[in-house]
Amino acid sequence: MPPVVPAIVPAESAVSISAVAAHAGVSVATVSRVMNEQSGVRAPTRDKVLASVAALGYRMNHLARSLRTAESRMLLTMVPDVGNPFYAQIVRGIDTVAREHGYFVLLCDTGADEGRERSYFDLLRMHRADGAICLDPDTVQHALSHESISLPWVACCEFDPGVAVPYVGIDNHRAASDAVAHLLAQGHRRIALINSDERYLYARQRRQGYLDTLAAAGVQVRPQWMVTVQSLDYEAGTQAALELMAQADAPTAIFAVSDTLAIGVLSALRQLQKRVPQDVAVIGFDDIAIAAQIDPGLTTIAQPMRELGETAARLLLQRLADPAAQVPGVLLQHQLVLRGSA
Amino acid sequence: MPPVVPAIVPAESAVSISAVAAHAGVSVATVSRVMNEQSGVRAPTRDKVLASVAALGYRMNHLARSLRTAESRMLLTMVPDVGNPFYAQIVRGIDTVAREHGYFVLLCDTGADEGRERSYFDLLRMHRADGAICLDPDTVQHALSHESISLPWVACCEFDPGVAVPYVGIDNHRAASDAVAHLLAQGHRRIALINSDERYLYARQRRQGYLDTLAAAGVQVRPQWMVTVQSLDYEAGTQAALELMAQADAPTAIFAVSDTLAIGVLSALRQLQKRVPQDVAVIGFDDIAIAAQIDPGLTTIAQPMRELGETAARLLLQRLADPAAQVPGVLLQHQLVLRGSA
DNA sequence: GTGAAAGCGCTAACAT
DNA sequence: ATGTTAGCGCTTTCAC
Repeated sequence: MPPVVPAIVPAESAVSISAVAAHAGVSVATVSRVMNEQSGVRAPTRDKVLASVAALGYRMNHLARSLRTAESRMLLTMVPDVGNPFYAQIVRGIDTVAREHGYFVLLCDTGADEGRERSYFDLLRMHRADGAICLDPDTVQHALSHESISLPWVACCEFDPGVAVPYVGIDNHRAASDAVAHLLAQGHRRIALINSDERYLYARQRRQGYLDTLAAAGVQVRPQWMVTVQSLDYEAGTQAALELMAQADAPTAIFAVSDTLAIGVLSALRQLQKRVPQDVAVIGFDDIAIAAQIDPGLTTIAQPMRELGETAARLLLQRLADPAAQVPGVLLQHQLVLRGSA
Repeated sequence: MPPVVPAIVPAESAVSISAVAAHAGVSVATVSRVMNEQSGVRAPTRDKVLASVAALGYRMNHLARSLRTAESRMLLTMVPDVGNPFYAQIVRGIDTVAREHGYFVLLCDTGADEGRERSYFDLLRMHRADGAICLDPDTVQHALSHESISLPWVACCEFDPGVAVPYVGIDNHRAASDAVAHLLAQGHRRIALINSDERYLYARQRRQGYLDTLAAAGVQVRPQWMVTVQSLDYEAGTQAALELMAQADAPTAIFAVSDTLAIGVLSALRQLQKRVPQDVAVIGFDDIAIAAQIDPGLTTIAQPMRELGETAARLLLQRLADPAAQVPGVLLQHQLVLRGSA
């Protein structure tokens, strides 16, 4: 296959609104009215304009419009990791609603980095985006909220209830509790937790749910059974499980706060020749698509990912439409889904 | 947790360049020069300006700058499915390079739909993005190329060699050939192909590689061993494998053109109580992260996903920097990675 | 119902 | 070295 040698044609000099006006023999104001489907233009005039638009292949320059109207019809979405299937699904939910309302989504992978997040937030201040949805750790949200409380943004999954920003998420404490309760019901007493970076609210809440549920059952928790990882990669889960199982007093059940982590755990257990769930049970969190595919199937807490994204987008749109409206925080339902692993 | 009632503060009336100029006692031109780090401003003057910028909390309105300079510093990325781990990795590669060069990435999920793709392409015409990277089926690229050949875009993974657009991809024919050759070397003669939508160039090329390699080995190919699926979901792979194995003369090896499909196949085989690779071998394509986690590990053809994305971004940037430059098509290396499944 | 004209915030000649 | 000014393409009063 020969390398392509692109024939670069100078870009068709963009035709502007005034060119259309001249061609149609009307004023730019009239063209503008037609383009914006405003009333007060007689049908014959409109037709003339439309004909010229077609003839010239006119495309409006939205940059100019944005400058004038001070709206860009872009929605910023900041996620810690686009590669994570969990976030990917949420993004799709956001995208669906945004498109329905004539908005484009500007997706930014922040790596949960505050500096990057701050630079993206500038897009809002610079009017390059009308609003933002933030999925980053609530700690970084908190750091930012001070200076950006007046900017139109909403929080998704992560949020600081003490900050006056609309949010959507789930009840992580209860979800974790459900997971642990299930393990308890199966007779497990030595239950480990693989938690992620506690800059995340969800991590802190799930840990608390784990702790409280164990305490309520009168089960002693061992600090060495709680391990924290810095990434949600499969490998991080594998590593954590290896550490856990290397202990003299190894757990018989592992609750990982993410399916990706849990899958890594399964991999470690296999490596260790442990049977799941007989030797050790494992339960994940999120219910990403792969959870149902592996063997054994992953028991997990399902989050309504698409709906989380859709709701976030709707909340933001609502806030944009009426800045004075009181848009509430909303908690969606989670669900324990039983498969083979626990 | 009580619902949040956001206190909506009116957005800080954006301070403009003229406000800064007034505050610093200089002209807007000078402020502009300082903001753009142009030479020809004395240090004391610069400092005065910078002080005012800080005092007023000035942020440049890039919309206005874009209107003036006719560049938005946004790169459009059109992918068929952001949720697919394969594309997600490529997007990260694009994002990395874009950010390095001061560009933001506008990510668009087209669902491989021509209409949606066309509407996104309009972003280019409207100067809301400076350039685009398209990962959609070459058939939809082809449909669009007629009218958009002069727009600054590049193709990634999918491309039409007959169209004068820079591209990056891999040699799909050879990659598929490598996969089939490996199966042949293992002694398999009844090798099935699960292929995806043939609107995709890669699908057609991989099928051809499969066909040619089998033919060269003197192995008869059976039409009923070639199945085409319309999605890359795990379920699609499962379904296809079930059909394949239901045949009287079932294959002993399955080559799926995507890891997600292959994982679905594994799931079907398990359901059918077939051992992998003893009863039937399976080989995938892409080498997404999960491929190494499952049991048995998935043998697959690795694509350099990050690098594919990075290269695409660089190609585009290159084209943007010098529209007259001849930017070549480039083919990256694939690699057969052996794990347990074949 | 339609047009003229004033900007939106910025950059880039062109002056000084 | 710094200032003046004319737009970029559009929307939007305000006239007519």
